[in-house]
Amino acid sequence: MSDTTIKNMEEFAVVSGISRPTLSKYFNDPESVRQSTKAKIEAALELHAYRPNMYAMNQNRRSTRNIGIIVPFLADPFFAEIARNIENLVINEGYRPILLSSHGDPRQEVENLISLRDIKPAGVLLAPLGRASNIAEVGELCSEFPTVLFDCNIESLNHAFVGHNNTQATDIMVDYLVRTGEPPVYFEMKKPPNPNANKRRLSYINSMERHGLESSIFSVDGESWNFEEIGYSRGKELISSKDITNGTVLFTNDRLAIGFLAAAYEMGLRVGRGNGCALRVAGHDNHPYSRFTCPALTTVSHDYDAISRTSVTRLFDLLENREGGDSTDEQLFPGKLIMRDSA
Amino acid sequence: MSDTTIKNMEEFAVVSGISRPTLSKYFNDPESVRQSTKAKIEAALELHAYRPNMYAMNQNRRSTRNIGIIVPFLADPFFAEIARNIENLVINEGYRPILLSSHGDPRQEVENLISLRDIKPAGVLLAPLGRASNIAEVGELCSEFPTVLFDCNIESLNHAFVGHNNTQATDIMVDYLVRTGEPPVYFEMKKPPNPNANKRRLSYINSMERHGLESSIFSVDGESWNFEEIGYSRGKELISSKDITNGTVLFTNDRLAIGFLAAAYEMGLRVGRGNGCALRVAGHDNHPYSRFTCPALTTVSHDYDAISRTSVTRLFDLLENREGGDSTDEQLFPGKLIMRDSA
DNA sequence: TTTAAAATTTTACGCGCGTAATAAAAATTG
DNA sequence: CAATTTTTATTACGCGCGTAAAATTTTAAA
Repeated sequence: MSDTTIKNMEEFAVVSGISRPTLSKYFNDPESVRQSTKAKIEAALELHAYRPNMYAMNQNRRSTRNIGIIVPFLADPFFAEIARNIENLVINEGYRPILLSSHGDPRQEVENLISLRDIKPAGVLLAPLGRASNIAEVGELCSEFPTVLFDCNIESLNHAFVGHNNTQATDIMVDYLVRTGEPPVYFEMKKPPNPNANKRRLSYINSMERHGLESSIFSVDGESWNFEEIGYSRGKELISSKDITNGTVLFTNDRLAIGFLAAAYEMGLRVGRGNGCALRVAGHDNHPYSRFTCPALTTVSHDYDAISRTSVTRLFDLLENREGGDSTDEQLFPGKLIMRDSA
Repeated sequence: MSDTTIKNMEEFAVVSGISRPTLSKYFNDPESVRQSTKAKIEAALELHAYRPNMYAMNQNRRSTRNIGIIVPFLADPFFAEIARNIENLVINEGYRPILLSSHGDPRQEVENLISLRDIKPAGVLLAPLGRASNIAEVGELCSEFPTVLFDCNIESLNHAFVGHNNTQATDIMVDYLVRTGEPPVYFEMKKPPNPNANKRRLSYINSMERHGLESSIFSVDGESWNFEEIGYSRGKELISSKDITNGTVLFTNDRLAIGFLAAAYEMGLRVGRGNGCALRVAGHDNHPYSRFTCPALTTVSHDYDAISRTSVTRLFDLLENREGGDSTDEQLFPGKLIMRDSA
């Protein structure tokens, strides 16, 4: 690396012997120039370490190469994992991911939508908060930028969506539980922040009905995203009051189940399939920590990989106006039963 | 909101009746203009919804208002929580946080350092990977931008650092364990990715020595950030081989302990303080999930709040050349014993 | 009311790059 | 080899805003 410090493309044009417009072309797409000039530029780049000014670039480009990614709650490893996947896919497409978390707060979500506009993203991947989302604002974003919703649909918007088939996933879990032991009662939050919970409840009811069974639902209080805490404290109450002492409990998501398992352990209630176990517990999501609960949690996994991959693919279809770029289509991927020790 | 769409500050100057330079001043700092003009501007803003072009602003400003935040592993709720705290503090200072995760990968960390330069941050808050970090690159970043390291120091850089007092924290845990039961053996990874682990090991050895006790350390294999998996699988091996059957085990961090607890449960080893319990288990970090393990994990908490708050404060001290802005000072906050059921 | 101080307006230039148009050079074709 | 096509160079303008300097207006102080 030379000592002369290059401060703009003009200067780099001089030292590299390539004209500035050609350099501009190169930085926009290295393959758009002749191999020999590409080599010359890259040789000069080795010597002088110049990078174009991002702000000047994005000010003038028709489109930036930023992709906004918004998740509802990044402190949840579930979303952290998905975000990581998506980030990598976006980078591989030569774009720059901008990751924002709504921290479970609808106002923060709106803040994020606003702050996204500032970076003039080429496209947006948005996992909305759900029930609490400002639908009008989300809708505006969808019409301003190419956007793909994922994980949690806002159906009234009728917009491109990629997600988990909650109905089918709950279905196979209920089937499994009914087939292998006592039919499940259902544990959920009265006001679940995420509308997927509604689909899951309905699917539970329908599945039970199809098996000719009565459904039974515990709808517990709690509105925050502290699901473990809610599962734990409400679980303790229900165990104390003898409302839950045996049988099978299906939770609307793993995090509630994780909290409940802690409560059950503390109350001396043995969970699992073996004999000597008082009750079976099952979750939903295949949360990264569900492998390490006591006992390991039986659950239904999202097809993480397909969902993140398809979200990104569909976004780039939209960006490039490819055939796949249908902006109103909903695309669901089936869940997979993960049998572990808890049920 | 009016129908006339404002596309730049010039146009907004016309409709608001304020000159462009004054508007520029306002958007840079709303308090820097007279109250009456501020009111006029904000009234016009209600009607016309104009936001200055971020790229044009940052191209010309001496300094952007971006603060880069890099954490080693965002899928770890521990860092997700810290990041969330720091983000909020940064926003409250009127800056824009840019959050990047190194995903446990040193190459990704270097990528992040490079990509940070593109956004010309006003300052950087960096929690390095540690052992695997490219020290030269981190050092360069520190000299290029006002930077505060947190969580994990790189001592050879001798740079501003805010973190957890691993020595003291391990100390109080060892004291507690020795005082209340069998003295602990220590469980760690042979090649811990994070150098804090070394401080903790040393502190364990010293504490034991001070108590006149022999230290005993299990250094297990595994290099990744899948700590739970490592704690689980190595734990199972050590329990099978009867190397760990009773007594007290102190883990270098909660995530290893969480994995181990799953192994112990699976192997029928009862953990806790009560009678009928084979062994006690303690962790370190007060990981968000440590409350929900079976049994709940006794651990040492970081002073999350002080660490994030002080990191941000010190960064802004640096930015504004205040007295507190000593760029070579290390600042540690003591840990706090969190007694739960596991030890 | 006069005077000084503070805030705003006017004017003008620059930031670093995208990009269009035309001219020149290089590579490809037959 | 000449004719054609492709690529690069030259020139020039614009993007939206920061910011400096001088002129003007507004406010505060005396």
